[in-house]
Amino acid sequence: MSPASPARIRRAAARDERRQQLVEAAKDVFAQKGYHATTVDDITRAAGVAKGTFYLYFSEKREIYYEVVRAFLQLIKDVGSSVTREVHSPEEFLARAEQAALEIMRIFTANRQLAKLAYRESMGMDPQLEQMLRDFYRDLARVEADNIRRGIELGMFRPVDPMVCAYAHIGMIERVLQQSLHRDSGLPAPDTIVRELMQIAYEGIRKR
Amino acid sequence: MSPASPARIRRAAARDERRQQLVEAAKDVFAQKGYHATTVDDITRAAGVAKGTFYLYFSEKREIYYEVVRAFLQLIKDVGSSVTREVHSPEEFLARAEQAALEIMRIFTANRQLAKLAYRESMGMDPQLEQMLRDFYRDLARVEADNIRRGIELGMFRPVDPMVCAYAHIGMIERVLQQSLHRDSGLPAPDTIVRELMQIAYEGIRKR
Amino acid sequence: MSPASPARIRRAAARDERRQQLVEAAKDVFAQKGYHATTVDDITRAAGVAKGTFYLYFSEKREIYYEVVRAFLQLIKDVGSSVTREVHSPEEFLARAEQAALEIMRIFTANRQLAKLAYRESMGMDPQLEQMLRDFYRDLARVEADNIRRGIELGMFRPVDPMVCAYAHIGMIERVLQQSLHRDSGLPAPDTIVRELMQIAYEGIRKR
Amino acid sequence: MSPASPARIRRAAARDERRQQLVEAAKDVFAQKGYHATTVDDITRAAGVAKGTFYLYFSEKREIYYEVVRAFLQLIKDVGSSVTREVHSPEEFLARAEQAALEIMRIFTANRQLAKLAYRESMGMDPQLEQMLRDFYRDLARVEADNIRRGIELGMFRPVDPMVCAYAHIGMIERVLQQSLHRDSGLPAPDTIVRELMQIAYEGIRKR
DNA sequence: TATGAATGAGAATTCATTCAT
DNA sequence: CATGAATGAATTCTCATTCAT
Repeated sequence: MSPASPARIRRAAARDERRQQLVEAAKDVFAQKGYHATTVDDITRAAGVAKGTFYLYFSEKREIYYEVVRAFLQLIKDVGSSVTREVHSPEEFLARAEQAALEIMRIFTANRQLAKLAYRESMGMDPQLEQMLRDFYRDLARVEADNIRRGIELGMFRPVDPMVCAYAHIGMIERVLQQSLHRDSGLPAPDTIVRELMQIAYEGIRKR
Repeated sequence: MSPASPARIRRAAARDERRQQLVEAAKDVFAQKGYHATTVDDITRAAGVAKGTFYLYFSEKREIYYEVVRAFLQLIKDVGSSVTREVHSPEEFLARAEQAALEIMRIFTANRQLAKLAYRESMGMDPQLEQMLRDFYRDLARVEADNIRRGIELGMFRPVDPMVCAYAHIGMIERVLQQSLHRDSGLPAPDTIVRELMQIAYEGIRKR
Repeated sequence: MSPASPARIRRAAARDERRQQLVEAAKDVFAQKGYHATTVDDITRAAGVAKGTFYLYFSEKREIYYEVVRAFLQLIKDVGSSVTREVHSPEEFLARAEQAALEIMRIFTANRQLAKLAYRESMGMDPQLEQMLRDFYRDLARVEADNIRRGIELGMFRPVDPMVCAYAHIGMIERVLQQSLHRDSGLPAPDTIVRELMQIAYEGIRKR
Repeated sequence: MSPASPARIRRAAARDERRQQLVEAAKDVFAQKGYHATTVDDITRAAGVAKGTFYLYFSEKREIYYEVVRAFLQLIKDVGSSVTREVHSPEEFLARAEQAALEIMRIFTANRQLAKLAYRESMGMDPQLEQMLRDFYRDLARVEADNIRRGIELGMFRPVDPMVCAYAHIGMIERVLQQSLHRDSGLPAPDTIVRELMQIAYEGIRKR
């Protein structure tokens, strides 16, 4: 009955271990096939346990998916926080930021599949849609890159890499828009946002 | 036999109309429930036709989904292109860009649900995951917003809206990373990218 | 109103022609794909008419199938009859019989696919079952061919082609059995049949 | 883990039993309705299990059909083999052969429906086509029986049962032709076959 | 706890047949 | 008569979840 007997503790530890084993397996399978194309059977087979065991640790398929996604997102959040600590000068600030950015890059690169999954569920089994979206972004980026090249020619911007810069511009608009679509986004009015974004985007590459 | 008899033309027109009717219905249903949670039956019921009719116009469920997504993406691409035409001075450039950004904003706002769908398929029927991602972005943005506030205090940055700016920074990194994950992304090496992004991001808000 | 006006006759002729056009098309398609795998659409497409037209000439899919099969069976029956006409001597008899057999062979060879269809519905789309049955017959024939070789060695039989003979034996048993399975087959009792068949089979190849 | 634990053995046994239960049920239903008219639901209902259970034991409908047909064909093949063992004299040979023929007859009689199924898939649910084919064979047999009667009158043949003999003749031609239609049948040229068959057929009933 | 067989609600897709034009 | 769009019943197969052992 004692809620903290040694046996109980040992059992709880074993439980966590088994649970973690399932999460690891799920991570691999979800990353490879996407949420819908992954079956509970896939997960348990990958974990080397019987199908019924799954339901001893998770009440439904979604639950383990959340866990996988949450873990990945946490990884990134942890990095993000690090940049803010103990910063007292502009030099420190930029050093921290660069370090954080590199770290995030590393995490993404080490978790390619998972990153795609968390960021865009993307029906893993469907390369055609993947291609369609990729093409869309590429086309969009080319158009913006042309704009940027024109701006460089006009002497407005410094000589940045036009494609990197184009993707960056697309991404910033995309994310802000996504956010502003939610009810209580807490963001300013659309035209304020647009003006702010324009400045950030084009000041960011302005020639000085 | 005549390939352009009046009857044939009328038929072809009716065909296009019926097809469009299905696409419209699908747009609504997909936007509301997401791809996987939407059944062909949902679509035909929404369109007011029998289930079999669907397969007279599309060979599978995916096909109409592509059509819906593609149409939305095209909307945005069309706007993107407009910014580049007939630009001869910095003033024109910025005017065009602002106009395009406002237009995109308008499209997103008018197609909230659809935008979410095209941009993140993410099981529309699953508010919990939606919430999780939203929270993630908000937390991330808060951290970055704090960084930015610190930068403003340090006199590095001008007084921008920290949250808008934070979301913008997140989005630009996110998109560039996504792109660089693909095999032949055509983008520079990671550390080059990071340096470029840092400059764009923080120059964009630098105090002058 | 006249039931035999010229116009009516012309129309009836046109009707028959169109009907025949459909039967010819169906023959090809059924022969190639089998009954179940063939759709009414396949048939009308092959005939170059619209789908609805089919139902102006046949009330259901089965009807045209019967017509195709019946036509093929009639071909063979016609040959069969010819052998009996005006035979007055053993020489004439055998000559007729040989002629008939050759003719049937020709028909089968010229209608390979159709022959398979009429004789064994054989789900055209399923090569695996085809193979299974073919193997079955071949194995069975090999066993019987061995028996026959043994009989030849024992000096009981003349030197026939063992495999041809084996297939012949299998076929005769098969058909008689099939027939005797029906309610009112009109055939003698099983043991009488067996004795009769044995004599026919083995007398047929007996050495004299 | 142990691949031969008692539990595992018990499970494997239960598995085989359940599988067999499905095969038996399928045998009945296929025999009665034919392959196409039988649904997986029919089979599971007959076996008293849920629909999904079927797919734990067979990957598709065809698979269980093959199993049923194969089992029946094996029955017959086993009989066929028995005739060849330990035969040293003509008397033994004929005794064996007669015994085998009677045994096959017994199997067919005991499995009427199944026999029809294996031998002619022929849409069991379609009595009209069955009738058509039966009539065809009967008509054909009558013609050949007339020929044979004529031959008996001419003093060429001994007084056999003309209908049994006619069916036997039809069957032998039918099977040899069927076989010779396949690409690599291994059978002699058509005219050689015809001559051989004629001899077998008519020598088989020749008066001596 | 662990197992894996069983369940059955669905979902996509096909196609014979009908019917308005 | 001819057309071909529309219909919807029917069927196969999947898989999350349950449960007896």
